[in-house]
Amino acid sequence: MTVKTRHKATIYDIAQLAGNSPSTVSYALNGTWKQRRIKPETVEKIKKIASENGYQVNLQARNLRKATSGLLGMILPEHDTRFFAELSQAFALNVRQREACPAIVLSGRGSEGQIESTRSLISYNVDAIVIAGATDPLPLSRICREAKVPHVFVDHASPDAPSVTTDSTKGAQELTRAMFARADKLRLDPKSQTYFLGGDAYLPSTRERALGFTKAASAAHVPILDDRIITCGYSSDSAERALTELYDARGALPSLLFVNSIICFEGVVRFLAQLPEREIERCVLGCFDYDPFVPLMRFPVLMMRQRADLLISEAFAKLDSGSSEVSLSYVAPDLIFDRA
Amino acid sequence: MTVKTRHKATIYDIAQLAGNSPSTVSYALNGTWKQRRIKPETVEKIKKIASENGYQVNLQARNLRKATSGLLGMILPEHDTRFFAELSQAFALNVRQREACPAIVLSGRGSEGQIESTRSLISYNVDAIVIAGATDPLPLSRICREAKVPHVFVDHASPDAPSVTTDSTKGAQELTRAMFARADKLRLDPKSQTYFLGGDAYLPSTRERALGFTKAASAAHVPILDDRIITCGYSSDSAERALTELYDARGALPSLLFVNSIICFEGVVRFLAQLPEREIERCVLGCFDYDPFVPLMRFPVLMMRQRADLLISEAFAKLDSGSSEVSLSYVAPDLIFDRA
DNA sequence: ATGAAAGCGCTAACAA
DNA sequence: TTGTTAGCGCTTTCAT
Repeated sequence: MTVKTRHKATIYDIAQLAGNSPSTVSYALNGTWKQRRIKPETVEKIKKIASENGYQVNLQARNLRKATSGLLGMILPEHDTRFFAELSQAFALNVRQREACPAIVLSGRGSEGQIESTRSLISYNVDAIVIAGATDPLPLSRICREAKVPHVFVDHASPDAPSVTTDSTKGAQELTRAMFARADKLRLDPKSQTYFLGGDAYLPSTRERALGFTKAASAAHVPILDDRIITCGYSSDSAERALTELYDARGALPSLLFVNSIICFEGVVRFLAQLPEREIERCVLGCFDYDPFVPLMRFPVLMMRQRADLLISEAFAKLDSGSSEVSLSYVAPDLIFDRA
Repeated sequence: MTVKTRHKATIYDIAQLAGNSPSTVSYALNGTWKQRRIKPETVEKIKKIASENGYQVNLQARNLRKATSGLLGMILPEHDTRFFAELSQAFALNVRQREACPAIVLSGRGSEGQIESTRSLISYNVDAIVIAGATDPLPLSRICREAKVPHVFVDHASPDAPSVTTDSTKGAQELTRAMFARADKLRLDPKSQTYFLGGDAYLPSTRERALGFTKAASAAHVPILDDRIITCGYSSDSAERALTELYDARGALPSLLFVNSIICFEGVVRFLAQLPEREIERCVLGCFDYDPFVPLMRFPVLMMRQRADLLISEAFAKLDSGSSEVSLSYVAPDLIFDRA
């Protein structure tokens, strides 16, 4: 009874084979047959024929008709850090729980690419978009708003759309406090030897972290001068270079070093690898980011791990609320430090 | 001239506004107007009106009509390792170069989820599917074949479909050889103290790596008994446990330890962290996987880095060739070792 | 309990 | 140089 066609089977093919009308096949196959009072035997017959012919519903057609897509879109700069990978992992998990299909676009760090990707997702009629790490949020939210597509920003917030972000200021404050406590314990004097390394000065997340860092330092009676905050970008090379310069200028490591991202931390570790251990021991290291191998290195590092899972579930909660009003939620990161 | 509607603008709306027919608008907006000899002024006018009204083409409709989707699908178990993240990164890059839209589905490690995800992608009419790390390839390739969807397996090959995979056997051989060379240099005796740790015995990739390991060991006149190959799974906890047991039983580390994955290596490092350095120095460590922080730890580790970029570009080359015949390509991994 | 038919937004053959 | 129209595969109202 199996029919051979060059194209994929449609409900018309199945209808032909079953001796029923296309609408009956449609009802039988999409589960709405109960309210149409289709005879169970008919349904059984149709289902059998459908599966024998490898029928798969064409969601493009269904969703065009129903004016949805069943797609949930995510815009992400890259996958080059654990954090972004965790974000997309959490996103995919939530989407699957909703029986939708994730469309994750890695759009690069450029604003242009992110705009293009957003447009592209909208053209696919995605039901909603989660935008993570937006370089320039405003044009993105404008485009989504014009297209009436529900959207939420994660990690980098937008001033004119629902957003969820890590509480960077408080997190940085907590991390810095913990670093000072450790400096105390090691009897190091952090006065005027306390540095912040990495990130871009014009990015909100960097500014917030620097703010939290400065606050906590002030509270510990360590004023932070401008030259203590070295925003050398997000590459490991530039971080390594910046730390090298700092070391050469001072003739020693700072007693307290707050590193702004895991990528920068790679550069820091590369530099430290050349130094004798007793020098590294005289420096309290903190990183506002996480990688499972860092706690296993030869020197202790205090880390702040962002909660990708909570960020995403909060983002979905916002989408579910149906409100597109501006709002900003904070998620606290976790302090990770397992050495005495 | 902007019109207010509750729904998204369509070519009919634009046609109305422009005083042209929908087909003219269609041609003007999708770039095929040159061969239709539409007047450039008309095109300009239409484009202007379209952008004023925030028109975005509905790709669902376009692709339904054209019987494509412009979507390229990828099935991936998880994002929990650099390798998988790099795979999806490379995939997304290639897809964007082709001006298509990536639909990346993280389907979990279970075969069921992978089958479901494949079905789902097919229902979206994806133009092709790249399947990475398939737990059970056969049902997946059957489903794709029945639906006539071009597909390619990456990392875990399928015996009945085009596949690209890391040359695990040769890679493991090379890694093992390098480890023996290092043992030689350190004047360690690897005889009967050479172990393989991690992975699942029933997975082809683990088997191939174990094979390469065994071959290289034999070549160095070190026969590998069955109990030297400890396939404890892919979790860091089980690897830590297995190594603990081994250590307790022997009273020392093996002189040569080949670790099968980065996740297992986390467990290994957790165990090593408790040991004095001079013990670790008496053990040559190798890992068939890569993480940027590992080369920066206190002890040297030889690593094999899989080439996600090459795997993916080779996969696309297969898709481009248009052939759906069974074929298996190998990509050599890179040996990473930067210490003396 | 089921069939006929309109229409989702677009493309492309056919007309003019 | 442009307009008209059929149809991609599906859902759903209306009819029977």
